Amino acid sequence: MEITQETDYAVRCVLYLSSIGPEQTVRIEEIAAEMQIPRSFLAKILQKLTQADIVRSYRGVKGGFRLSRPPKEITLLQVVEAVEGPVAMNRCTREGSLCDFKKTCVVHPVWRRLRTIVETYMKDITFEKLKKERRQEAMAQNILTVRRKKT
Amino acid sequence: MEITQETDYAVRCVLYLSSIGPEQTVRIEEIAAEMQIPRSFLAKILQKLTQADIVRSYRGVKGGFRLSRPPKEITLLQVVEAVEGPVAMNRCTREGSLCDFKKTCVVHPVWRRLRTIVETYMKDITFEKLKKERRQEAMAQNILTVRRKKT
DNA sequence: ATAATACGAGACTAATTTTATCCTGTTTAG
DNA sequence: CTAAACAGGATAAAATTAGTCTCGTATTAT
Repeated sequence: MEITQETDYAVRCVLYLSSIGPEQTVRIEEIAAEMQIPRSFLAKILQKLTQADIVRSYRGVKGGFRLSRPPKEITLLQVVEAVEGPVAMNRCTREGSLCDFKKTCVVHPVWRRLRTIVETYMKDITFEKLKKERRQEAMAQNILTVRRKKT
Repeated sequence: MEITQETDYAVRCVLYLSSIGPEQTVRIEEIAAEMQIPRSFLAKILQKLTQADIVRSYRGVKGGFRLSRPPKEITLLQVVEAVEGPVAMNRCTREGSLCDFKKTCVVHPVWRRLRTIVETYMKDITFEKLKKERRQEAMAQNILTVRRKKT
């Protein structure tokens, strides 16, 4: 019942790209440094995000990554699914075929419903929202810093 | 974002015990056979359930297991937590200390909220509810069987 | 053109977690 | 006292997660 480290990295990565102007590109190197993600692992994650059309990649000298659409149109669910695949709580509810209890299992519907709940929640969290909160956090930090300097 | 096989076994195990009279005890052997769970693995799971005071164990000749309270008072959350530990979506939100982004991370609250949502849902699912549905399923199956016999 | 830069893809490795199994010890009914 | 049944710890196999490396391909500045 846990998201993986990889997913956490992916979310932070997209969050970082959300704070970048839509015209700029950012190199893996920079994202890795800023978000403290192992460089080569991040490269893999960005491949998945590219394939899911969440980010777009540009090769060559001035290359790098940027979001393929505005943060408003990118949800947490999309990012999670891009790296983890479909959010099924339970193997049975995904593979279906392999469960011997098939029709009579009363637990399946419970897991399926939980899945829907989780999906609904994550679908509602856009990176626009996260970005805004992030800016507010930064400002709050700033105020604190200024105050500290005054004293 | 998945429950483990172990959790699934645990849930099915408690579900089976819910269908047993509160005076009876059931041997590991029987549960394993009925619910198709590897015997020795189930033994381990039952240890955890015992330690979480969800089931009670009885040693010796007429020994076995039974629920330590009525199914109405056992929730899905309790069983899940008994085998998996606290339901934290994200390592940071559990270990806290190790995350470098601490205060400024806007994703943490999202995972925490999701956790609360999942917990709330699972807290509402009691084994009394599951048991009832199970009986209904069984009856439905029965009707179908009878019909089939008639033809 | 070509050299330097930056991502793409796949193979590979290491670490961790999950999924078990087994053995020895303890409890208990008869 | 003995056979039945769980308790607990050590161990092992399998699967998943996390991360690395190398070589290839595209792009741009010169």
